[in-house]
Amino acid sequence: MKHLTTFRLIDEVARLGSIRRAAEAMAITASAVQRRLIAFEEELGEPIFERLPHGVRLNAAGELAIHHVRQQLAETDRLRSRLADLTGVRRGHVSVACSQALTPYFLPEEIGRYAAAFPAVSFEVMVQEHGAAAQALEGYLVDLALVFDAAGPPPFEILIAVPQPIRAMMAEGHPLAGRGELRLRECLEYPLALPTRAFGGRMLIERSLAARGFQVSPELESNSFEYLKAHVARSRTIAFQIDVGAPRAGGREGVTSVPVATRDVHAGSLYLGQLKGRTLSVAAARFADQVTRSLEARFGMG
Amino acid sequence: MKHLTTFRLIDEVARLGSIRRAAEAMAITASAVQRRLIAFEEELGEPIFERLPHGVRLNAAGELAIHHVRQQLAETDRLRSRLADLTGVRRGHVSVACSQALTPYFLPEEIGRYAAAFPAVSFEVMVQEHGAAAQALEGYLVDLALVFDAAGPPPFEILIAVPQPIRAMMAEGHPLAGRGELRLRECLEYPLALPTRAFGGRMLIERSLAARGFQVSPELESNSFEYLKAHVARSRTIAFQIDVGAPRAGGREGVTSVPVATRDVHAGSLYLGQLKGRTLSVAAARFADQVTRSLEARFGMG
DNA sequence: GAGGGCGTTGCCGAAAACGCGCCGCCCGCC
DNA sequence: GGCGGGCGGCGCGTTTTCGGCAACGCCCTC
Repeated sequence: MKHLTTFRLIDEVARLGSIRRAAEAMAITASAVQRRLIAFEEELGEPIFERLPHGVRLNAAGELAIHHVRQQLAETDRLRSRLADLTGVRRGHVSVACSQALTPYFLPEEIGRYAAAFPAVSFEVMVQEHGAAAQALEGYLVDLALVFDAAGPPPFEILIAVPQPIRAMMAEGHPLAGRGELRLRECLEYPLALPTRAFGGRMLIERSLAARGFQVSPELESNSFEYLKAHVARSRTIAFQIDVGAPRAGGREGVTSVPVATRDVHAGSLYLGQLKGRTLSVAAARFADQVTRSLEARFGMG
Repeated sequence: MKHLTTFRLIDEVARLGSIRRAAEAMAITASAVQRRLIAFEEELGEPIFERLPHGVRLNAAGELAIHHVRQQLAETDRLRSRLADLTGVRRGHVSVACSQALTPYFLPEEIGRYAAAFPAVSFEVMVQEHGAAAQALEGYLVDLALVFDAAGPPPFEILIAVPQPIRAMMAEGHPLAGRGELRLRECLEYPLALPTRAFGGRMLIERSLAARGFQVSPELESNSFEYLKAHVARSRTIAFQIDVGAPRAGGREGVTSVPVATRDVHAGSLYLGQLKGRTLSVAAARFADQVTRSLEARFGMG
């Protein structure tokens, strides 16, 4: 799309905060970028970047302009997607921001199924906490966000929200493995491995424990669920994870999980959403449909 | 906006159905248009026009593309408008499709007030019946539609709908002039001047008369309310008009009006609307706000 | 069968875009 | 406190793109 090169440049400049770095990223010289920028600003009648000693930054007009620019770029992708849909082959690109819990099982499963049906669609998965995910939606960096949030509904347009019960993770040979349900107090008889406080799941556990007068002193803290899982596999430790991200018996990791009684830990919710008011490309919209159906089938009634 | 010339060309070609005519309209040669068109089609990967012996016509892909093109053009206007709003001077352009009844009093009054407050805003008023007005919205030809429709809500996003009682128009010296309210049967004692059947008001009158067993035999039919008014001023004829378009005593036209009993003629509605899902420019949105408030104040409680 | 309107194409001059090199500026590091 | 590096801005020569002109082939109409 030739006529959008200026827009791509502006997007890149705004993102990197530097004309020269944007020029490098787009494989042209800085002077070319500079000139296109000035030409565009003159067309608009006022500058959209303020020049600083160490780069450039959007001004008030620029904030309006960058939104316009990204919207037009996204709209163009959407047109291409719809045209491809018209010719039969579903083509396109879907980018998703998601919480860490989605990465081991749910999202690869969903994307795998979709990609099998539509091989020409490419995917992009960015793991982010829910605040950053919302920002990524705003900046047209991603089409969809699929995040867990214990506090409440996130600030974007929610396509579906499903409850997420908590499961306790333990090694396959653990004394608690194989139980139908666990009380929270039973878990406390073993050392705990918890995510850092930045995660929604940690808050759920802490609040539930505090409500019963227990104090949390985890043996291990980590910002990686992958690492928590590996630790659990090699020790007597108990960790917690929401349903969609918890391993099941028979996996290769040597870790299994048991649901925690819902009366002990209140369930948070998993949210699938998009930028408010945005019309997604065909590929992204259909993928969102598929995910919605899956979540509905698995967590819909409870 | 340099980078949108191709889009403006495509819009023009789609509208005129001819490359050469579009070229003439944009004051360049046909070959230039032709080349830009082909370049764009190659970027998309497939043609958007089918070539006919007597011109061109959009194909299926073109229908998608033209919507995209017009949307981007409209979005650009919107950005400009918002930028102008940022700098203090409200600038911009507002185009309105409206029914004939709005032209003598209501719309000039509203536009006059708005233009006095924001002199940098230009206006465009296109008189069209409600079907054509809806099409004009679809084609991004107008920002707003303000139409009377007796049959039901028109197929666009309605910003406000207010009822429109019917008034009988007569010369200033007419025996019925100055009455507080008229029964429909009283009007039938004088010759009638009615709009043609294409108008919503005509349907209201005919249905009401037919319900009472009367037959309509107008002395005069016209598709111009301006002409009906002029005729009424020079004869004993009675004409009908919705409230917002009816003259009042003391005007220069020598015509006044009296409300017809609402139990005799059912009121139609006046609809202000825009294209569904479209975000208007600041200028258009504020003008719509003003019109909404005016209609609310005048017809809101009835 | 001739004429006119249509989309299309080759050619050439004009205009725009680009790369290169350089300037002046400011911050931070040595 | 000097100095190097990164930044935005700018003038010049080259390259690429774009537009106008004219001509072609097609199809419909008179």
